[in-house]
This record gives sequence, structure tokens and C-alpha cells, in this order.
Amino acid sequence: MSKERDVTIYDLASELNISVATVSRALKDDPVVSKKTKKRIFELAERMGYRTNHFARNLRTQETNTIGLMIHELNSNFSNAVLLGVEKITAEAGYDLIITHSSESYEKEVANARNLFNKRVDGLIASLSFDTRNYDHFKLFADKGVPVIFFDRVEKDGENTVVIIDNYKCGYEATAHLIEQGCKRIAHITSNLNRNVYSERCRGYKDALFDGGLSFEESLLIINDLSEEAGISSAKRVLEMNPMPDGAFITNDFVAAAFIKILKEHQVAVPADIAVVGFNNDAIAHLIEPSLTTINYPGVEMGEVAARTLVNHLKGVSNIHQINTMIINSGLVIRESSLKKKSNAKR
Amino acid sequence: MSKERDVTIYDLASELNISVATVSRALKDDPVVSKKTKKRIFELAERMGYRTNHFARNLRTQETNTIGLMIHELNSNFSNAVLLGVEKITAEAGYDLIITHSSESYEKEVANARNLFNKRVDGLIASLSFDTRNYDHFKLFADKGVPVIFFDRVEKDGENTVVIIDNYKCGYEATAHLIEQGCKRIAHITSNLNRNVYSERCRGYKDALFDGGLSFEESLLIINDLSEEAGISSAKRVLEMNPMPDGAFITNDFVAAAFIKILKEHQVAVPADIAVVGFNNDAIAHLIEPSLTTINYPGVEMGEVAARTLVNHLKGVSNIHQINTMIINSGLVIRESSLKKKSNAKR
DNA sequence: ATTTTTAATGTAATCGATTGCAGAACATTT
DNA sequence: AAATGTTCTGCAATCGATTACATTAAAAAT
Repeated sequence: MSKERDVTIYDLASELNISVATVSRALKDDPVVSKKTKKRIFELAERMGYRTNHFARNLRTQETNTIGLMIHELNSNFSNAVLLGVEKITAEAGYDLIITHSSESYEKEVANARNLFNKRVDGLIASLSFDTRNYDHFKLFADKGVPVIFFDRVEKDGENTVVIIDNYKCGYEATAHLIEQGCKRIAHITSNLNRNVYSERCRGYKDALFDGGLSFEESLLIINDLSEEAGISSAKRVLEMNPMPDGAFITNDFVAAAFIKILKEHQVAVPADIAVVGFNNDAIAHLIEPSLTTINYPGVEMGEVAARTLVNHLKGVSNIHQINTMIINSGLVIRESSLKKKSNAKR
Repeated sequence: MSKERDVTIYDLASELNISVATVSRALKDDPVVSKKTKKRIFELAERMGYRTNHFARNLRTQETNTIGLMIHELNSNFSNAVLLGVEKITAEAGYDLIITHSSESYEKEVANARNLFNKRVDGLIASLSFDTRNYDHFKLFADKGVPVIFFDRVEKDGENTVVIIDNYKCGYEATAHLIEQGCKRIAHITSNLNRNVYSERCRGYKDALFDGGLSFEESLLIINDLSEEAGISSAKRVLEMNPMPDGAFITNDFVAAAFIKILKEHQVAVPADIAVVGFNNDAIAHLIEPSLTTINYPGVEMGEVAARTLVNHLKGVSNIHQINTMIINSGLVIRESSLKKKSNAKR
């Protein structure tokens, strides 16, 4: 309740009969201040409950000590994992984090970018929304020299620094694995092919089909929004196909789980009738039955790498303009849902 | 790259040959400024790309426009739901959000509180860590008149405003439901009983047992940290009991899912041999098999209510000191995992 | 035409820290 | 003891907005 004025460096200075300049320097641990004076200042600061006024400091130094995070959604395990990784690094480095999410809308993404720009973030970590086609809203940052790092959903052929996994390789591996298990008709359930993540996985899928001597069929490619409903409806669509596919590569574990559930309800056996490979390695993957073969996609690491790269750049330790692409390890985790041949499933 | 100076109100003022005071007032849409002048100022601001310097403003007004969120973890569906709700409301209201998490450690919680205090958040939304016993770190805020709202894990018998569900009722309902299904030996798997959420649920469990003519057995009460490993180990412990329980009320869906998986692997049927009720209504609950009966715990709503209450207080619309407790609706969602008697399961 | 009232704008202090430059205090060398 | 070099501290301007108070301009009343 007591709203007394906060303690400032002026209070400390006058209490000790020294100048604010010395106090300011001491608090930053500037070596130019003598140990003796520093000690007195630190002790008094502690005793009087001094707190830095970040606004005064930032006003003066023209730095905000704030990093912006633009994410497409906040409700998936993946995005939460990324957030966890980013938060860890930025907090350790003493940066505040402002989080925005676009709900997969281009308009909101633009508004969020503008907002973060006006808040003068020192740097930006961003993943694009589903339908973003235009990247002008990031130009603002480039023009001001504010570093931007993209992760996961990134601009194709951009010159920005990006943190990604090898989506092509993952798509290829997933599909090749299904082929190896004897699948001849492999459906691919994915999302908007304008986004690099999906187009690359799809390219991997197609190349693996080709290399496996199978041909790509347009009708086996199902594109939706990766919601749970999408899993249900695409399962129904698959059930009506004639002949039915004998394998499915689904770019999201949750969708895969819903998909499998519907198949089971219609007496279609997984993996015997249809083998399934998901994507992300969410916790759900090993809890459903059959346990889900999937691609391990380490969101926490991705967040950490993106954040660390940005922080290092801001601190002058490294320079993101020298780094174009950072690829995070990822790969197939084989479980029961894809094993037509009885072999050793990992858990 | 071009790091030209930012446009300030001084630039606008000198460009139009008026004073900064007028510009400042106009930008705040102060009615005292004439419409004509305002128009000129807004247009010029737009044209020159003026951005408010929040640091200068906050320094002057002594408000930070920032709300702190202290959460025990950042990796559960529940906490993410809360975050989603909080973020939505605070962003709409124009507040920045600083997020901290304690990783369930009291020490980190104290450090986070101190950090947010030093950052001078205008208000605080907090959920306690597992082992927090002492609440002194919140006194700082009270002393400065900074409003604090607790949610989910709250201080027992505190005088703070809290946003919770009726954990007692939920515990009672879950247990009563199992009894109604014919269970006679009901295990309860939960966590640290110093936290209100778990102690209240446990109290509901005990009272329901009593009202159902069953007696409480210490050996059926399993306390752990609600990790997946905990689900596995408690399942093993249950399997070794003799006689085995015929029902289990588990205060976390993820733990329940892992628990059920282990039971199934040991040829124990759910719900026939052991009926299970979880807690939270995570998405996983309806995707596993059998689908999981659980308590619906709406995290998004909880976050929204907490944030809205705080924001309203900060804007002077309402006063949290007049409100002590806000209870969010919650309740049993019956699915397959608990239905020993064949009846109508909802999905 | 003069006074009064109202509306619009301006002056200048203020918020709390940072930092280039100047100067004082002290130690070292000749 | 004087000169030189080091180390430490202080002065004062600055960052960009806000706002109490003063002033001017315009409109209304006399």
C-alpha cells in the first residue's frame, strides 16, 4: 500500500556524499571505481532496497533488452516446446520476451510485427503463419538493423538466418520406411504446401516414392489444416478410397492419433491394413495404441538454438549475417504403428 | 542497416512549428487539442514513421504497462492453456507480459518474484511451485501496492484474490463416480498435499469414500511428481498390491495415460479390472484407448479470468481487494475408462 | 469597443540513469 | 620537493515523453 518513492541513484549518492556518476558506474561494476567505494555503494543499495529503473536506462542507452517472439500458434506441443527453449535462453541472458501469435492469420502476423516493431525489440524470432505470402512486414526490422531469425516455418529462398530441420530428409525417411515395410499405396496427409515445412516433406515423400519404384498419385495427397477434425475427416476419406491405401505419412502426431482412432473404429487394423507414420514425436505418440512411429522434431532445441544465435548476435559474440541456415537434428523414431514386418520396435 | 535516429515528438513539433506539448497531447487524443492540429500531427506522424518511445513515457508516468506471469511449469497442456488465456487478455488490453517459470522449485520462484519486482511489473499473476512453503517473496508486491492474483496453486487461507476450480468437488465427483460404478478399492494417485489443488482433491476423495461406505486406506494413496515416469512406477506399484485396487483416481491425464498403458501391458483390463478417472481433460484423454474419463479443467478460461480481473483492477474498473475467490466451472467428463457398468459414454 | 470567458497552445521542469570530459587525489619517479 | 603518472570521482548534458502552470488567441458578453 505504502507508495513511497522508489530509491534512485540520487538517493544513494546523497546518502554517501558522492556523485551519481560514481554510483552509476559502481552499480555496473565499472573497474574505474575503487573497490572501497563500490563496496559502500553496493551495501547501501542493498540496505535501501535500490532497484534499477530499466526505463531510465533503456531511454538513455537506446536498447530495450527485449526480444520479440512471433509464433503461428500457442496451442501445440511443438510451439510450447519452442517457447520453453527460447524462454530459457533469453531469460538467462537477461532479455525480456514479448510473445505474439498470429493464429495462422497473415493479417494478425502483420499487426504483431508492427506492434513488436513499435515496442522496439532488440531482435526478433519468428515463424510464419499458414497463409503468409508477403514478407514486407519484416522489412521494417531489416531497415532498422534489427536482427531477425526465422524458425520452422521460414521464407523460401530468403536471405535471412533460419533455424530448421531437414524436412525433405524427414519426408523421405518416413516414406522410405513405409515402403520398406511393404507399403505400395501411401497416402500423405499434410497442410498448406506454400509453407516450406510441408512442401519439403512432400518433396521427400515424392522422391522416396520414385526411388522405391512407386508412382505419385494426386488422390493420395490430402491437404488440410492439421486440426483434430482434419484427422477425422481425412480418415473417413481414406476409408472410402478404393482401393484403400496401405500406408499413411501424416505430418502431425495429433492428426495421426485421431486418424488411427477412426480407422480402428472402422475395423481397419494399424499397421496391418494401414501403416502410419506421424510427425513431431509428441508425448501422445508413445501413449496411444499402437504406439506411433514418427519423426522426432526437437522443439526445445530449435527454440534454444534460435534464441542463442540471436542473443550472441546482440551481444556481439557472433554475427547472424554470416550464418544462413542452421539445421537441427531430427529423424525417424520407429514404433508399432508402421511395423508390418515384425522386427524390433524401439520405444 | 541504416541506423538513423528515430523520429521523436520534437521532430514532429519543429516540422509543424508547434510545441512538443501540443504534439504529445494530440498523440494521446487529448480533447484539448483542436481537431485541425490533431489531424496535421497524426498525418505527419504517419508520414515520418513516428513511434512512441515507451521508455520515455514509462519513465515519466511511472507505469510499466507490463504484467508478470509466474507459472510452475511451462511444459504441460494446462499451463499452456493458461498462458494462452492470459496472453489473449493482456495483449488486447495493451500490456506486455513477462513470463517466468519456477520448474517447481521454491528457490527459482523466489528469484523470479524478485526479478519481476525489479522489473516493476504493474501486476502479477501467479501459481505456486510444488514445494513453496513461505510467501514472503510476495510481500514485496503487497508493500508496494502491486496487485497479485493467484490461480490454480494458491496460498491456503491467504487473503489474496485467487482464481481456482472447486477441487474438493471434483475430487468428490470423480471418486463418487467410481463408487457408483461398483469400485470398492479405489487408489488415489496425486502429488504434494501441501498444494491446495491436491489436498482438496484428496479431501473430496476421502469424503466420497466415507459417504459411499468405504474406508480410506493409506496404502492406496500414492504421492509422486506427476511425471510420466511417475505414472509408470505407480502402475507397477498398483500391480503388486494384493488385493489389487479396482479403481484409480489420478490427478493428471498424462499420468493416467501412462498408468493405463502399463496396466494393459500386464493384461489388466481397464475399466473391467481397474476403472480409471484422470484430471484435466487434456486432448490425450479422448485419443487413448479406452478413452479416459476425466475432470474438465478449463485452463484457457482460468487464464482469461485471472488476467481480466487484474487488468480491470489496473484500469480502475474494478477492485480486486473486494474479490477474494473466483471459481471456474469444472466437472466430470465420463468416457470409457471408468465405465464398468455398460451405459452411455459421452465422447 | 471593452471586458470576460473559453479554447488552444506554449514554457519548462521532471522522470532516473548514462557517459564524455574535466579535475582532484594519490602514488611514483627524479 | 617538484614533476609526472595513475587512479578515482564529479559536472553536466542527454535520452523522449508528460504535465502543471502560464500565456495567447478567439469567441462571447457587456
